[in-house]
Amino acid sequence: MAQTDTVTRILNTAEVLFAERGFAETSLRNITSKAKVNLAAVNYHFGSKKALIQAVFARYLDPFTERFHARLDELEADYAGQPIPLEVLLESMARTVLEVPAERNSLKVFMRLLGLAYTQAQGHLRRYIQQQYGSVFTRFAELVRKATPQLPDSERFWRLHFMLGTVIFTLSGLDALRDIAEQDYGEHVSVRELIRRLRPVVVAGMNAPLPEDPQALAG
Amino acid sequence: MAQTDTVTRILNTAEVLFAERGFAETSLRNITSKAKVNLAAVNYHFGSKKALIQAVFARYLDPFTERFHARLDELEADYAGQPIPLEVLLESMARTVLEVPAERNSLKVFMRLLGLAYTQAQGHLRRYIQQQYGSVFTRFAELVRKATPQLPDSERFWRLHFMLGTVIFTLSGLDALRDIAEQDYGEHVSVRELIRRLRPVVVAGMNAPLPEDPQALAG
DNA sequence: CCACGTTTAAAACAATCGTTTTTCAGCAGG
DNA sequence: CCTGCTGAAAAACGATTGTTTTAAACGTGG
Repeated sequence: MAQTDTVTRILNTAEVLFAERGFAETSLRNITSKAKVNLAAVNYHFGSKKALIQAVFARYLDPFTERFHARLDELEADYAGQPIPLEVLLESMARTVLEVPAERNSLKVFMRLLGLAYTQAQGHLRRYIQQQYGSVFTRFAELVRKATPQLPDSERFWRLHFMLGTVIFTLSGLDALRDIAEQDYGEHVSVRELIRRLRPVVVAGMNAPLPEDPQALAG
Repeated sequence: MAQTDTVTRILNTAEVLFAERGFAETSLRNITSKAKVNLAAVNYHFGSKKALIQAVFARYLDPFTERFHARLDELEADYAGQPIPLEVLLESMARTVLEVPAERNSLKVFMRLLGLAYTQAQGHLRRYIQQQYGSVFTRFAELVRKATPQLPDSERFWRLHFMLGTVIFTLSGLDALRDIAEQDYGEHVSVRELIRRLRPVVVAGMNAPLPEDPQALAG
């Protein structure tokens, strides 16, 4: 079991360091020394740094997509062809996101990783995530489409990404925002409370009136 | 004038590369070779890579804060103590953001840099920006406070950051999103159109009903 | 008990990084 | 003339990066 121990020790350490400083700013020596494993262990077990990064993501995204698919199955069964209300869809997604890292109390890490996946260049990462986990998002988007038939397709597409941006940006920059909030209000917010605050904002954003000046509103 | 030429050539090249790949992933050799200046020129003119990064930001943020302060002055004069409507405030901010980089057609770069400033670790950057340009944001937040008296302070604080997140995340990840959008709809969106789409979403988000379960809604 | 595949340990590799130093060209003023 | 100064060019510096190589330890099956 010493081998598994090494692998998971690397993963546990790597995800924290990646989340704290980003990928390029975290060296393999940083990871291996803090994880108390040999430097070569990363290349031995994962093949390369890129592969390690993807493995870190897979450890979150694999269970996430599995559970999310399962939950969507349940919902589709419950509503039997009827459109699932938007609030229910969003709530389900939020709950799944909260569940996955709950065991290791690493929601912050998970969110930060998601944010990095979007913003940090690392072209290989976005490609990997999209082709590995794109299907569950496509399925979710289709359900959202049925839940918001009044929205033009393109408008819904963009609003979905707006809302994704709100959540990921907020939760991935959570530490920075928390610092500012504590400094301004002396108030310490929990992640769950933040999500409670996010929900009405997201729902209202999705249901906002269509933009004026429809001239530029193409296809 | 060869020296000024060198300095601005460095800045022009650096901002593009930074925006494309991030700070750590962009080497001085990348910048100087593409800018066709000597490697040592960066350290000579700016002192260090950190200072170059800050200079890149200053070239956008200095004119931005100046214009934004001026515009807020106008608004405060116009409304003579009356609260300025939220839509007007947001519109002013958007217009100022659009104005600044318009000359060099580099809005995308500007937005991407803002996104990096938030997400990329680079502790020195956030500190620099906060202490250099924090005042204009504080002023803006205070005007928003007067425009939305129905919101508890903490709720408004968070919603303001939610909305900031939406905009920065969307516009900074613009290229990636555009790729997806074109692939899904074959439709090419302009930045101005995106902002037109963002506006009702942001306004609706700010004016969303308060979250339920006020038990955890502290201070 | 020995041979074999697996994992770890230690060292070295080549490449790249930011920075510094050195050298030189161009030009101004005494 | 040459002295002093400014900025650019070229080269070198030390440090750190990801990766590879070589050896040693470990445990298992024949």
